[in-house]
Amino acid sequence: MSSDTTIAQEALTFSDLGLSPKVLSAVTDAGYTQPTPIQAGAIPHALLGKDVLGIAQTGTGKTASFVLPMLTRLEKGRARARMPRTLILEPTRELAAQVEENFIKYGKNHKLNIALLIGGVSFDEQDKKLERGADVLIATPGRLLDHRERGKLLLNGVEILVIDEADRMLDMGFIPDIERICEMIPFTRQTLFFSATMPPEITKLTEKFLHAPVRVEVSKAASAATNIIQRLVKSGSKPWDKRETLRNLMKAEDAELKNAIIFCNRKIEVSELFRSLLKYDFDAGALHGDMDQRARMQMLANFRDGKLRYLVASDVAARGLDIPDVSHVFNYDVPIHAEDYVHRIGRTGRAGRSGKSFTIATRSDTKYVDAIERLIGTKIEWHDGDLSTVTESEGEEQPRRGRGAPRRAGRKDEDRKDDRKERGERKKDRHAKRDETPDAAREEQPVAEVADIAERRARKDAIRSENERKGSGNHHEQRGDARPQRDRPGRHRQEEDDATVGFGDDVPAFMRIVAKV
DNA sequence: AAAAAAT
Repeated sequence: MSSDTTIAQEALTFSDLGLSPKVLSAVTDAGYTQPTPIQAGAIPHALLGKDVLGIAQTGTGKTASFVLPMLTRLEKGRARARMPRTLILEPTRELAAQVEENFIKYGKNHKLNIALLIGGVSFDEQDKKLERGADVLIATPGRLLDHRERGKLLLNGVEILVIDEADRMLDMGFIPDIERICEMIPFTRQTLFFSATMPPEITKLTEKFLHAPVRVEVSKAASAATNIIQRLVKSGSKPWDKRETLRNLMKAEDAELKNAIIFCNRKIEVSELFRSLLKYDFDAGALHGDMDQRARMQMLANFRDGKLRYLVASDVAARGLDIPDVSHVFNYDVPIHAEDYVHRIGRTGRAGRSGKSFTIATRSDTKYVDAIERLIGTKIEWHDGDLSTVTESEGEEQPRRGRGAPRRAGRKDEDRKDDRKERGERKKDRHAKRDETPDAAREEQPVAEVADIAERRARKDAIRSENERKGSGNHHEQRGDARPQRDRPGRHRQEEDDATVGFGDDVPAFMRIVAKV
């Protein structure tokens, strides 16, 4: 029911947008009544078959703004073998998987074939789904083109094309692929195009591939939401200093900390920090793009489900991932690009909750910190004194233990071989008890092993959840009341409140519609 | 100074 108010947007409910009863019912079941600005702006036009140019970040409810109208439009007609009816392109595998989850959630009243085409997993199942005829095809560009070249896929039946996170695709060098894909799809299609920013290359792309698009823009204040407490933390610049700083911080925050994402700038740092945290008995997982895909999925799932308290991640996890209720974000490294800072800390303080972010900064990070402060328009407070009081530890570049020269540049290949040889003996001390060995000296575990650890962990968890499913005949098991017994009683996890807050990606308060043409 | 993505 919409009552008259001065601002139309506030009065809107989902039932005002023209969505089908099936879709509305799924939305209602999910607990949502009010569309976000991007949803309110885009859905009616998308339903009419118009092209939409949505300028919005993740975190604005953008995903549902194309999923819901697509579901409504898909109710007429059916898919033919190898000819998907719709195609959604995503820059990362995790985002693609997340979009699939949205189609499953809101498409529960529909009988749709959904296919997810991403790299790192086998072709077999993907081939089968294509062969069966996909109503919804969600893909990362590389794997999509691979399937096409193998003749498993025809794109000339695509009625709706979604290009999501276009500016990020640009960063990742996907634009030529995107252009190729766009050219394979008949121009009679409808195109829904989303980008957080509009650099010239992206504008060019929209001019080429969109027809008279409706432009819906949601402004993101470059400032982070006010419900996130931000602090800078001084640290010496040596890796072991930073790790110590982080551990101290984690311990100090322990009481308030439900779960945390710890961002590093580089994959190798993710690996190293992950290993280090395991050695110090932190309940940590890792996520970066060089990890085995199954481990990636499992780590993310475990973190979402509360089976892991800490997730050490590269920027693959910075944008778009919808993990509700992350209490803390730690930046182990100051991000080099200021916008990444906003994305990273935006993983906490979701749906109006409060969140805390700590950014570890060293002397050499000053200019990046400055850039961030310029971007967000405020100074970030220091947690415990600024860098003028920091003490740099002495010592060589990388302390070592019975090993050759400092291992830094150009280590990759020859060290991988070493790693394999040494793995056996090094396994032994992985779970070594804490001792007085300086942190740095514990850090010499081979990088290649991280994927292993991740995998083993993932495998264990997969087995465990499989057993749980078999073990409990009760599939109406409530989270919270009926927790598996293996949750140690003395260490009962604080229950999450399952209340639904906001819609999907949810809209931070600092966003609003600024333009609609 | 990076990360991401087909193999």
